[in-house]
Amino acid sequence: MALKKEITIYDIAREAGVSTATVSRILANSAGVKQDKRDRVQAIVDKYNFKPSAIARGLSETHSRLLGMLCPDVRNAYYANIFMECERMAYDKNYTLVLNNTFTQESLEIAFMEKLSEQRVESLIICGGIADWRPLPARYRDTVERFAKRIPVVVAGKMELDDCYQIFIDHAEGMRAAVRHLATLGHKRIAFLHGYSFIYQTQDKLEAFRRALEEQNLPLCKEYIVDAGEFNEHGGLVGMKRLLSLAEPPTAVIATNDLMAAGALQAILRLGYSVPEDFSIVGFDDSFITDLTEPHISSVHYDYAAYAEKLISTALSAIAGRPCARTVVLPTSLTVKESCRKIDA
Amino acid sequence: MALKKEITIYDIAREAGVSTATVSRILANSAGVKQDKRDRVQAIVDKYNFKPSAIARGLSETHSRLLGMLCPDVRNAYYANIFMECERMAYDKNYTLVLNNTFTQESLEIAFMEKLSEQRVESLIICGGIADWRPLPARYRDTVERFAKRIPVVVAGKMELDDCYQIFIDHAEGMRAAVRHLATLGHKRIAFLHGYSFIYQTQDKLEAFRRALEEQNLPLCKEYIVDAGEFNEHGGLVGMKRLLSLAEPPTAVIATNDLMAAGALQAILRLGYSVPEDFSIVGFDDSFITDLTEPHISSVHYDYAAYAEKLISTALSAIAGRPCARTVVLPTSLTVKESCRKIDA
DNA sequence: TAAAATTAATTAACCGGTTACACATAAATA
DNA sequence: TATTTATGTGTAACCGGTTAATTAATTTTA
Repeated sequence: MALKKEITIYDIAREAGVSTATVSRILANSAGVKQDKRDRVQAIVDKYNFKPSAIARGLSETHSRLLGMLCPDVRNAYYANIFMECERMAYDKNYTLVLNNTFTQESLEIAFMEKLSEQRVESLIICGGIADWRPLPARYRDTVERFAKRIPVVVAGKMELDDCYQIFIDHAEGMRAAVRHLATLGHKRIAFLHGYSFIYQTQDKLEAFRRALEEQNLPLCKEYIVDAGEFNEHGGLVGMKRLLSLAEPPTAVIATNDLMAAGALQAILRLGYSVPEDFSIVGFDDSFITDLTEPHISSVHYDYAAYAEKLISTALSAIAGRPCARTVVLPTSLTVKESCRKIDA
Repeated sequence: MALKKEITIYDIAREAGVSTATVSRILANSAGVKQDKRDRVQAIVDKYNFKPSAIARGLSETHSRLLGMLCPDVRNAYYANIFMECERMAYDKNYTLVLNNTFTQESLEIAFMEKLSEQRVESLIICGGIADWRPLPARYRDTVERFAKRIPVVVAGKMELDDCYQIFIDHAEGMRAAVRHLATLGHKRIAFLHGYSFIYQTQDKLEAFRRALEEQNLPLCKEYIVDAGEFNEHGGLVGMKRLLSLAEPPTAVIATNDLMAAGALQAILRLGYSVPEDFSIVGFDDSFITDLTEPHISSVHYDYAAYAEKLISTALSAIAGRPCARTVVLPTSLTVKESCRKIDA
């Protein structure tokens, strides 16, 4: 069964004794229609609760008012935040945002792009996934580039392709702030728990971590940089255990996201130590997760609403042919909570 | 600027020297086209990477292959889980799921329904929000009922309206299991931390809590039922503090969701007690949150994939005019983790 | 009051696909 | 070989809106 027979603009026009053009003008609220007809038609529209088909309108106006978004997994608070803000923003601009979860599978990412292309989305917003990988897989790169030639592609992340817009967070700045904060508290042995090293975020943070230690005149200890692989609390737990088993463990640890920070906290607590008394912890993302643990975790904070605003306004500007920045870098701030403490000299 | 001029089926047909009907048949892979033409056309399609417009197809076939979903906020892990599973399932069936975050604002919920109606979604899936309220606001009820007369409305929750399908979780069963588990461990003083009392889930859980205590021959202490208002960790923290200040505090607490359970855990730890040594905790939802705290929290578990499967298959069956159950109740199970402990008699 | 200018409403083409129907051509049967 | 049947392809109508061009109605001006 197809849709139940929907009422159309023809039905309204017939019942009102006017042409479809007139009904269309009334619905679009354009000038040049007499009030009496306006009222008559409106009454019929209300009576049937008629809503003009966006599909027919889309075909006629050759635009869909659809925006596509790709993200690995909305269950991840980071993507949920971005999506939610973007969805709200798109709605305000009378656009609909369609989200697809790709689970960072190249074939799925490409399949979704093709599908969104069929839906005639007017712009594509890519959040993470394969886009974060370095180097970028060739087939993926080609697909995105081909796509970007037809419609504006906005990457919520770093990705320098010719026709793309990139809007990303200044992780280096966040890392610098985290290290500075810990150094100011007197910490000299600071560790960094990171995830996949083949994504640019990890690479940027690592580089920034090294530089920040230099800036603070702190030595770089290779054992304090641990690749926890998994991006979740389990990775954090395992990584932290390794750090704690060192002859001279660090006194503070920076985790590449809040999930890992929570895992690190668990490792510390399980071994009978406490936070912040024995160890200080800083995470990244400042998601609600930081308030679920005891103690709450200090974290590098992003302004998701501002991020979404940039993403959507770039997409809409590009669609409208208005010039807009090819690259936007978003600042971070450090949200200080109970997981850090001054160290006695 | 509208979309860049897209290539159409006419362009393909012209270049291949065939009619659009033939191209359409080839794209749809329907029989009755000679292989040589097939190959010739396909080559041109591939050359331009032509994707037929879903908008034009939708208009012609009078269907959108769109499903609409309403939820309060995807940042909430519960909704993120349902959405993610549904999105994946819909994709498998060649449908696209459009999600709108309503923040449980009646006006927004209604506005989104109207908008989805314009998009000609073939079915609407409502997850929580105003749908959970008891009593149901009249205007909301009317809107949903009107909607349900046109397309299948599937409620992920309890909502008995004439033309709707309702698929909900058996919270009462979950509560019974939680109480039974705690009682078996020897707990006699069990508290229940709940949220908004104007939603059916709270009402169902409360009722089930009372009955379960009876079943276990445990006395019902009014002070052990606390309305924490807010559904988050702060509500849990405040509610638990109140319980801890009682002359005779409970030894176990059931929280209406994991967020509140995490808050309750914080309250306990802050006052210097420990879990599970001094108090046992059980949450609801069994989200990833339960693994972020130390200790991990036992929680009433739902099978989100099964939930999504029911939701989507009901929607698609109803769209297809196939008969399907008006009401489906989903079972729960209890995931036991470290937050509960046997009490010495 | 007639002509000109303005405003209101209609007609019909168009958007880009699908598909019922008509028509040719080829293969099977008489 | 003539006739029937099957197969392949094209024509054109349709889906439900928008809008340019056109015509009709009204108001203004001469």
